[in-house]
Amino acid sequence: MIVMVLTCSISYSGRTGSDLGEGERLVILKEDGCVLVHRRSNYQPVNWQPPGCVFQTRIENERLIIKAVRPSPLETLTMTVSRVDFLGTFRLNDEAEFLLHSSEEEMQKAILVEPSLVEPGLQIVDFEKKVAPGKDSAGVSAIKQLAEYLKYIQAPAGRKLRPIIVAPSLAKGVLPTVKKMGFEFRQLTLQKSLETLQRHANYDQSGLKGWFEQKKSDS
Amino acid sequence: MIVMVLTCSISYSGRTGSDLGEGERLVILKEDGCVLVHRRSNYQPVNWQPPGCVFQTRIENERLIIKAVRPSPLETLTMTVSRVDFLGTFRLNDEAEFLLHSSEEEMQKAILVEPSLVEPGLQIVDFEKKVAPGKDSAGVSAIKQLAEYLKYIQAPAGRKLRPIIVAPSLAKGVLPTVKKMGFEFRQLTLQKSLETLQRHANYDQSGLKGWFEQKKSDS
DNA sequence: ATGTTTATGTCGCGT
DNA sequence: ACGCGACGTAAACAT
Repeated sequence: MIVMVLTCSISYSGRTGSDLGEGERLVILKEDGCVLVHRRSNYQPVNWQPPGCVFQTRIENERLIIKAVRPSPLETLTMTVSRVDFLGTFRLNDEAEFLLHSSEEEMQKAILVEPSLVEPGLQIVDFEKKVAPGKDSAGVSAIKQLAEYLKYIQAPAGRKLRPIIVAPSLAKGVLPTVKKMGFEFRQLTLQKSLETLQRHANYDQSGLKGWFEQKKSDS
Repeated sequence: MIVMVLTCSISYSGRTGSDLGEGERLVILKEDGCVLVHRRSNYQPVNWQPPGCVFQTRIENERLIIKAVRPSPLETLTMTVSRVDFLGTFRLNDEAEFLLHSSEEEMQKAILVEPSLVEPGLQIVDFEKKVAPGKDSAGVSAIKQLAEYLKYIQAPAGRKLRPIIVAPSLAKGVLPTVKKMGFEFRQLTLQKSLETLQRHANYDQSGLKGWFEQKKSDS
């Protein structure tokens, strides 16, 4: 990774185009061929190039020209450098895995601590920890999955199961299938889930099982 | 702006949450209170925080802890630093203006080369190069602007002006105002404009004026 | 390669 | 503060 603080002007041409007059900026070139140009403020880069670029450099009129060309769609980012204030190259050693806490997990936790989110009066008597790789909007796969679960669940004598799909949204055109299968749908957004977990501030991952066990024995 | 290369582990908690084990990363803190954490690859930061954060640092168990707290929505980014490989602070002098070749300009070009985009049969007899700072969806300002233009335009004897606002969209709730002023609205998206310019591949910026002059003399 | 949907989207505007 | 749409959106996934 090459990190530079440059006094430069920048022009971009591709899907659209842009121009930026001379000034000092932080420029980052990465090994996967992406470019980031950051100004003193703003979260977003003022100019950039996605991965897959080819870098070229040359001297022209006593100025360093750095070009990052993206083959498809054809786009060119050109930096005309008049001064290099800092230049560092770093070989970052970083093998760690990035783990994003899935919205699904948050939703499940929220339902566990506040079952009424799904339906007033709902009580949890059992639950499966493992669920399929979750997507935001429930699609056909979610329906299949729920149908699969039902094979292993018996309704108490004289009572009926009411399978409910809970998700932030249903994929387009899936609602008819849901109804055809005799399932119901309840919306539960990630935001709502997080609010709920926030309220139950005493909740924590390791404490969940104990909480649930107690609730189970209570009933 | 503070630029660091750190060996650190990172955890994020807020709208959702994430964890990242120890490794070397490029960390950027900006004066507007935003954070960027970049790994060796990928255009996007692995962790970040939008502008408006408050930074805190402290030592804990012989490790440097850097926290960036965003007040609303409440979010916390925590970096546990075990080694600082590089640290630089830069006061970037950068007053230049960023100019994105406006969609407006593209749209104007497209209309010039293919007036039927606005309405079949439309012919260009004159045009103003300078237009107000363009936004994507036309709002009240666009209406005011058009009204302002009309002050300087005379309808030919016995004929009426039909002022038309052409934009990708109308801001919500503005359509009634447009009608009240007696204006019309035609949608023209940037995509459509670009397609049109693509078709007229022989078009170029310097050639436009000549083309237009010729067309004007033709009529 | 192309289209569709998501995102800790971010950002700017209008209410 | 909230809602809404655009973005050089980027990125992941399905077709």
